[in-house]
Amino acid sequence: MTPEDRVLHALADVTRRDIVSQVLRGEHSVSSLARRYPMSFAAVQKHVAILERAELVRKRRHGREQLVSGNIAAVRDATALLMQLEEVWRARIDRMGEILSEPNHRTTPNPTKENRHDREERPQG
Amino acid sequence: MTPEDRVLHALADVTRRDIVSQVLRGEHSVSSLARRYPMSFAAVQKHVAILERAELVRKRRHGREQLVSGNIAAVRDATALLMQLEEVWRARIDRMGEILSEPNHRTTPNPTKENRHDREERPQG
DNA sequence: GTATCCTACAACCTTATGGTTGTAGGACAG
DNA sequence: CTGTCCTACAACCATAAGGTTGTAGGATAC
Repeated sequence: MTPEDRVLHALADVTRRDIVSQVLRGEHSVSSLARRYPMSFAAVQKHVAILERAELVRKRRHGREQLVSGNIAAVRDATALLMQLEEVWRARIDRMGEILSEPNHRTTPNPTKENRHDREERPQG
Repeated sequence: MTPEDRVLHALADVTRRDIVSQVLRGEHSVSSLARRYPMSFAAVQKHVAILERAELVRKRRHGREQLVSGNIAAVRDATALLMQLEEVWRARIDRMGEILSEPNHRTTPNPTKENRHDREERPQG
């Protein structure tokens, strides 16, 4: 599991996204977080641990309680990952635009026996 | 599992993100995708199925093969979810700015016995 | 028709998730 | 010291993830 996998997996749970949302607003102790959700303290503790492994949150001791805060940088990293995918798509659309603006572009690519199977873009070729 | 959970979970795997990246560039058959990865055809098929459930990709019959294409809208939805978290954080920073620009702001909030435990923002209060 | 390719799906295994309860220790109040 | 609160962690359970192999069917090539 790559660090990117960890971040996206951590965010792929509605409770954990809510926890992140809360601690991005300000620090919360683990027990005050636990009170918000209809599950046991231990369950919330596990969710926080998963968020911590993904570096989406950090914990800080304060007396007998552990204060959880959000790490906006990790959220941004995750967003950047997804925007990278959008960029891939945009680049393809741009390429399509270039082809259409070529003076000798053909909408029907004159199929022959050789390229009849070239409809799908060949991987690692 | 909410639809949002499904999308982020689907993207929380490096192989699946790569598949999405490939099919956003253009259609690929399942077997041509399978050839790209060091795993069985069935494994890749499962990954595609998970992406399909999350509506990140679509399949289209073409003769004996199944062509997979990417759904950029679903990617954007996922990005929007994460940007929502960034917005939560930004709003908090803005609030901090407002407080600092108040004419009678105090950096030391005059602690008393009553608010000594109000350090953490109270949930559902 | 036969062989081949692409796909679908079932069965199986191992490991991780997401929840539970219970136990135990550190920090604070009285 | 005692009781209470917050936390950590172990044990357990059900189910899902992520991989494998094997079987079977539809579409195409010959």
